[in-house]
Amino acid sequence: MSRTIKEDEYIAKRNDILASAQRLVYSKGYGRMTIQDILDDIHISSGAFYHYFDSKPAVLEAVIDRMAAAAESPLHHIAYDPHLSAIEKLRAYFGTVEQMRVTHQDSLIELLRVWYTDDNAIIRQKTDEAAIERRAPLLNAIVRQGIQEDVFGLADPDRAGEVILALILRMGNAHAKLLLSLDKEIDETGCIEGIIATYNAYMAAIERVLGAPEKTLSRLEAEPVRVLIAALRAKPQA
Amino acid sequence: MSRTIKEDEYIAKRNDILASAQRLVYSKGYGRMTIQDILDDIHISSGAFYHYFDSKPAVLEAVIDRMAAAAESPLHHIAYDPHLSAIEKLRAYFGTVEQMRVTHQDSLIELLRVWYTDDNAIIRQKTDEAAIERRAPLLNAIVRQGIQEDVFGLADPDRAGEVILALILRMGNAHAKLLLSLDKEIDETGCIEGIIATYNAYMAAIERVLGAPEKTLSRLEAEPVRVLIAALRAKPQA
DNA sequence: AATTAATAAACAGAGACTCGGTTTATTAAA
DNA sequence: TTTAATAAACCGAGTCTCTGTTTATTAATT
Repeated sequence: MSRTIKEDEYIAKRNDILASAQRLVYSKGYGRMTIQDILDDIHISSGAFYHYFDSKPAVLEAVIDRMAAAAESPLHHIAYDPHLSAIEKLRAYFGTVEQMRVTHQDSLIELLRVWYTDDNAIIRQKTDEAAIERRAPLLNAIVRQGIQEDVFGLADPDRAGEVILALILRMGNAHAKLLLSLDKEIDETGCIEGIIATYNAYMAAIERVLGAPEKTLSRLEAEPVRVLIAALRAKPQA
Repeated sequence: MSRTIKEDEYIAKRNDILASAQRLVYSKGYGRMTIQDILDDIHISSGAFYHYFDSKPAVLEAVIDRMAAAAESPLHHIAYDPHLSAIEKLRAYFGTVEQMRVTHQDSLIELLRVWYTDDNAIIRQKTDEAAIERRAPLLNAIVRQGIQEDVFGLADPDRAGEVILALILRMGNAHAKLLLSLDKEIDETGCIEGIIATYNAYMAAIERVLGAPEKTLSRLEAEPVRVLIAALRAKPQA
């Protein structure tokens, strides 16, 4: 019949576009990224681009999906690991989320600067929404297990995931803002204390929401944070 | 100096622009609102516009301020009313926030439809951020009072406002999404139950975060919500 | 009259998207 | 085995919409 190009090639090329778009989102943010940037990056024509995607927002959706999917499986594994207790799962869950952040070790500050740009707001919003939609069920499962194990106690486990994620996501925002404040103010001590206090307050809040014993979740100590911050401060100047 | 036009006139005109922008944000969202829309609305030239504002984002900032300021004073009054107990203040606070929503009674659904548009994301983000920044201190004050009155108990009252607002704002989002789901699905019962369960879950979460006795905050009953929804559903078709 | 705020209107530039046309691969008839 | 038919994939110049600038004009105050 026709060219059909094995379907694989289609998907591969589409993926190239997506990968490029994602790189650009990280390097300059969604708003400042132009279609032309993508075209230049992977050397295709605008016609080719619009063959694969209807519009810029359509790429956005696909990029969000891509990001969400990437984060999905490790968390999924934890939630449904039959060998872990609910508390272990919860700790592992938070640990993994933290891990993801540190993965972008070197360029973290640079990344945050771009990510929290005004014209990147849609992406922030959408990734948050995707996180809630996709991760809340996993957390709900953990919470239900915790109730059965008698370590959590709360009336409506079906809303727990959403509530917890609301807290986690906001904490992420708060931390990002604090880290970015390092750019201007030189109050490093204040910043570190802010990060620690924020983290501990949110963890305490989550414990209470779950009806879990105090200190079920780990708290942050001053020293490791100081070290981390020092490492971060070293990079941006380079 | 010269045609300083009494300074008042300057402020008045600037205000006209702002008011127009705000109307447009409510009617079509920030992204779809063009400068030309404003010009047409209040019959000025683009030169005039750029005499008062440097850019479209500059109007955005000003509009956000305007909105935040409007919400400020009633909440401020509650927080510093010397005749109210902490619990009374908290209830009054939440009541007022609810009130504000219902103020847009008639056009609520229409408003939500616009408000939760993709290209209105920046405004949602900024209003949320402004809410946290401006209202957290008020809530912190209430929380401190509650600790002194021995009805609340928590380690870090300075973060309580932020945490509570994280929950409130996310609840608002959840409710908005449920209300908008009325457009497509006909599952009115499910929607109503969702709204109630969500509200009650978030209220319970806030109580626990505060270390307040259970049921300190009001719960939602099915009947009043049913009535409200019915009223809302009547309008959009009109 | 001189100065300067305020306005108007034409203009420039960026960027998303369109559209007619071309290439390339695949199939199938001759 | 060639050749014709078909449709996907691709190209890129051009359009359109909007933001923001510039230049010119008006009018008020001193």
